[in-house]
Formats: sequence, C-alpha cells, structure tokens
Amino acid sequence: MPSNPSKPTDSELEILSFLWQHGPSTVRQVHDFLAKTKEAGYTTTLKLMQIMQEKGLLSRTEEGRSHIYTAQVSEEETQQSLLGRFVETAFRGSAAQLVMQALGTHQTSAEELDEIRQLLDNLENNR
Amino acid sequence: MPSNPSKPTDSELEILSFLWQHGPSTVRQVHDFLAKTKEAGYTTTLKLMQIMQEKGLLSRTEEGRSHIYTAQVSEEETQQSLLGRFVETAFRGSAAQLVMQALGTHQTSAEELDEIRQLLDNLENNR
DNA sequence: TTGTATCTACGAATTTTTTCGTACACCTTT
DNA sequence: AAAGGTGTACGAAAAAATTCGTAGATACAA
Repeated sequence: MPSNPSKPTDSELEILSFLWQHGPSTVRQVHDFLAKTKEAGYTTTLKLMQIMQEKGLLSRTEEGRSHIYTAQVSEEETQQSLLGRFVETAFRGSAAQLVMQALGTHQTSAEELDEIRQLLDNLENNR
Repeated sequence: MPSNPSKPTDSELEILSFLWQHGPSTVRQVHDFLAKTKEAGYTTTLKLMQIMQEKGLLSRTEEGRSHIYTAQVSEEETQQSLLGRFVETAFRGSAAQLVMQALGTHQTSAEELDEIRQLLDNLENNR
C-alpha cells in the first residue's frame, strides 16, 4: 500500500474511475468513453495515461499491439484520501457538516438511508 | 446569487475559509494565518487575493493604507457546489457512498450523530 | 529629514496540468 | 506493394495556478 496515495488530478480521476468500473482497459476504451462527455484528442488521453503510469498510478502490460492499463491504487484508498483532504479544506474538518449537506441535497434511496442509519447505530454503540 | 459559483482552487479555498471564519480581513491577517501551515511569501497571498477580487470571489474596501477583503461567495453555496462536483468525480455520483465513508473514518460527536439521525428521519418522512 | 516598516501594484518567472502534432511501427485490405 | 487504419513515443505548446521580485506610496519613529 503506497504510503502516499498521491492526489490524482481531476483528469486522472476520470481515468481511474473508468478503470475501477470496467477493469483493465486499453487507451482506446478509456478514450472512447471519456470522449462522450469531454472534448479531447486521443493522444491527450494516451499521454495522460502514460504519465499516470510513470507516477505509479497505473501499470500496464503489452497485449499484441496495444497496452492494457490497470489501476494501481484502489478506489477505497483513493476516495479515503481525497475525502480527508476535502473535509479539511472545504468543510474545515467537520465530517458531520459534510454529511448533512450531502444528505440534504443529493438523492438517496430508502435502502441507503437505512444503511446509514445502521452505521450510526454501530458508531454510537462502540463509543 | 451568482449562477456560476466558479470553482475556487485549493489556494483560493484556504483564503475563503479564513474569511468565512474571521469575517472581513486584511491581506496581512490572512497571510499571517496561512503562513503558520504553509510556506509562502506575503506578496503571493496578496496577489492571490487581488486575482480573487478580479474574479468576483472577494470584494474590498480601502481602510486607511490597507484594504479590507470580504468573501463574496457564501460558505454554504461554495460547499454545495464543490460537494456536487466531488460526489460526481470521486464517488461516481453516490452521495450515500460518500456519507458512509465519511462517517466511518472521521471523528463525529454523539450530538452530531443525533443531528444526522434526525435528518434521516425527516428525509424518510417526506418521501 | 532620514531611515525603517508596511502597504499596494504589477510584471514576470515557475510549476503544474492539459493538450496536441508528428514520427514511426505494424496490421489488414486492396 | 501501396494505402489506410490503429497503435505507441515523445517533444513541445498552451493553459492554469502559484510564486516572487521590485517599485513606489505612506506612515511613523529616531
């Protein structure tokens, strides 16, 4: 586990996000997906992924003519790290404040709310 | 209310955060505070705040020789905007997922937990 | 009045992130 | 074999964010 889950940039996060969802992929696959919502050339995505590989965020193996990239940082680990930073900078360290706002304005299903409630119970019991 | 709560950068957020907490302040006050945790020259902070003023993030009034800066975007509004973006990019749009992680790993007092529980109740009732 | 401190203004250098053009290799089809 | 499509490599431009040096104004103390 890397001691420093170096903060990915927004662009890098988009790529990681795709890889977390779809597993090891080629640049083409990643790019075609990103291109749906984003204006960017193929070589831009390629370069980005190459750089991420140099940084250790991705690894790759050759597969015929192309390369297959794999995320080298886990989704949870990265979320955790980003979340910590975010709570700190945007919510002055108050996780509760963030939770309140998130619940207040974002769609959440009844099941999810129950899950959260259960988590709250656990937290209070283990106090 | 600005229709575009233009995303502040991390540095800008640090400054906004201070102003939200302490109210209208001079560059000196902001800088002295930031300097405790950050390595940066006075003119760097000054320039940053001048740019933020040009962008409309801050306003200022002259007060003798120095200027007093005031945040022109509210804390809630900004948090909301950043949160939305963050949920999207880091948590694939799942606010519940973010909430779970936040509660799981960040310190939260019993009072805060109760507050959250109450919010949950409200949400379920108004469904 | 001569320094010293403290302010703003502002151009510009630096650093980081993002983007892309071009070269070249390899396959497949004509 | 030539042409067209699809890859990677890589330098470098462009854009964005951050940093700082220097100049000039003003107050205040020695």
